[in-house]
Amino acid sequence: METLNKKKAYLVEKLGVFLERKEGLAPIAARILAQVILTGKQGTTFEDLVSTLCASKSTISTHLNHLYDLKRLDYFTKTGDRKKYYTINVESMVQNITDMLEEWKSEKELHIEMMEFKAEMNKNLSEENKFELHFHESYIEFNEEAIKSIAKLKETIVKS
Amino acid sequence: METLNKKKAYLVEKLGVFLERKEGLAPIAARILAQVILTGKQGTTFEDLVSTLCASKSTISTHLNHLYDLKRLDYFTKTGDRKKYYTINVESMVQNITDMLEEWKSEKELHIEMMEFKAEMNKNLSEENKFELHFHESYIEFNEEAIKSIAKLKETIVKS
DNA sequence: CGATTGGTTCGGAACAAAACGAACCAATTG
DNA sequence: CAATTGGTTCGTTTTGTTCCGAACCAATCG
Repeated sequence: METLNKKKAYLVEKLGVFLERKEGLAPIAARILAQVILTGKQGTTFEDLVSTLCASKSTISTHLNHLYDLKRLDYFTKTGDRKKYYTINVESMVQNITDMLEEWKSEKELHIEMMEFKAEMNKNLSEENKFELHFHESYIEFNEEAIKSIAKLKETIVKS
Repeated sequence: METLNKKKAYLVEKLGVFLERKEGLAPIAARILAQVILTGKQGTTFEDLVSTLCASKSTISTHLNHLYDLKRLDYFTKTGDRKKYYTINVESMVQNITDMLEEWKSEKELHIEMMEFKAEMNKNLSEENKFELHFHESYIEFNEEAIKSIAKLKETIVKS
């Protein structure tokens, strides 16, 4: 029991750092999301967050509402209980994967544009100054594979 | 000619924004790197950067040295010319791909750890509160594919 | 030697972000 | 109605980032 709580705190921190980077969230916002993810269907309350994250009520309130506005969170209530029980919004997980897909696609487009530019430049460059285009080709190929994998992931998630 | 310069400026900006996000670089640092990438083997000088990026000498100096310290940049000189001609460090491109590989691997580890934690929690949770583990499974699978693709990319790059 | 070129260094200014505290409010409880 | 619970709002503080200007320096040039 106590061990599981330690493990949870450790994972909230680890996932928190990860989300901070990957989703560009503020430290406390990332930890709120992490805690909600690792609490699951039971839901997490405002109070829980204030006490386990050791942050002020105002900070929790602001970030919690912000995450809700971003549709990252959902909540339910219990009759005769004023608290809100926050959970992750399942829709947002699909949205997230869709966003990843878009990012990879635009990265691919960027590489294509750069390659075209370099090819154009190469026409006016002396042999020893010409741009190497192999890298872009390989990267674009990799990119296509990544896009395929994400598309597949998305389908799997949507189905279940 | 003029069209190509326009195109270059446009790409420096576009790649700059991308690098800012993806590599966590300061705006000017990202644009320095972008310009170096899009200039290629001829190399870019301190002066070039000051004038095309419209930034102060101090800013360019600081970021340029920082990027060099990070081994993102290399330079060469021409005899009888005090200027340094900066180019991208080819090693750093491989390093970059290696870093991506490591990131995906640690993301996979994080999912495994979370899944283990959730499975452990599930033992003490009532049926309606149990964690869903399918998502992690699918994600880990996706992750493995991504890791394979990057490993392949790395090999292709290293060989050439 | 004085001027120019190619930078470096340091001390802020300007701005942006993250979190906080205190005062407040609305709903419920005793 | 007074106190408690569950939260919101707003102004402020703290912290960090990014860039700049001015003064400086070392090497080369005329």
